Amino acid sequence: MFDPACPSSAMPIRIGDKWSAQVIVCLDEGPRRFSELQVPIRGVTPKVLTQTLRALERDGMVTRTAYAEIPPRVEYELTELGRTLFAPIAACRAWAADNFSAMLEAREAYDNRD
Amino acid sequence: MFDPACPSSAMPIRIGDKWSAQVIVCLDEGPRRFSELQVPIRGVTPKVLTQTLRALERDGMVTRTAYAEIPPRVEYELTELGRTLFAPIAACRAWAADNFSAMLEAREAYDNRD
DNA sequence: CGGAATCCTCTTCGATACTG
DNA sequence: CAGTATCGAAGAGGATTCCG
Repeated sequence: MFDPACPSSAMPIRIGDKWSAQVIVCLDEGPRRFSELQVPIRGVTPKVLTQTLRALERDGMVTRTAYAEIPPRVEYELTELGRTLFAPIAACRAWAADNFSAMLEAREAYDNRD
Repeated sequence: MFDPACPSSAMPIRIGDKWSAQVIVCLDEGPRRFSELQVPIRGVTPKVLTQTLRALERDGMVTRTAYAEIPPRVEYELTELGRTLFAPIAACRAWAADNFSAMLEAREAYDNRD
């Protein structure tokens, strides 16, 4: 789902920490379990995914629902507030589509100057 | 111009590094000198302001023009590419106006839960 | 005036292993 | 399955001092 090779680290705009935006996009299609998030968000360790989810929960962006079953099951879901982040995310994606390559070219020109 | 007491560090959306957005907003009204940027952007040290400006210059967001005078004078100006950042910045400001306080309330409720 | 140099702290992120 | 515990690396950001 997310290409680890994409130069997203160069993006000048960030939503929350490194993984928050990916979590939010993943949760847009409905509630997801912990392990269902780990798959598309490649490269995230359980510890960091937990950190990210806790921070999002603290800010009221997601809800966490634990089911007392064996095996345990936990679902994360976007809240109304979490969905409000989609407008700025969309604006940032539009910016990236229009200007990201120009920025990378400017950067390369700068680095290759003498 | 920018209140250091404002909880901007809690903002889930960031443009570039900690100070880039403020620099861009300051430069919107026209070219500014190094020391003219240091005043409104309270709390930034020369080193970090230099870092920020270099990074923005590298990415083609600002131009740096040094005048060989005594005393020296350096002016920074937004490029066309730098101005494109205004759309996402505006979207983020709109988000903050609408939802920032709700996020802070959710956070406080989370922290005060038993 | 507009930085550069140095040193330092704090946070973020990750690897690995283990558990209720 | 859904985490937690521990350790460690790395980078951002800051304080202070010095320079052309």
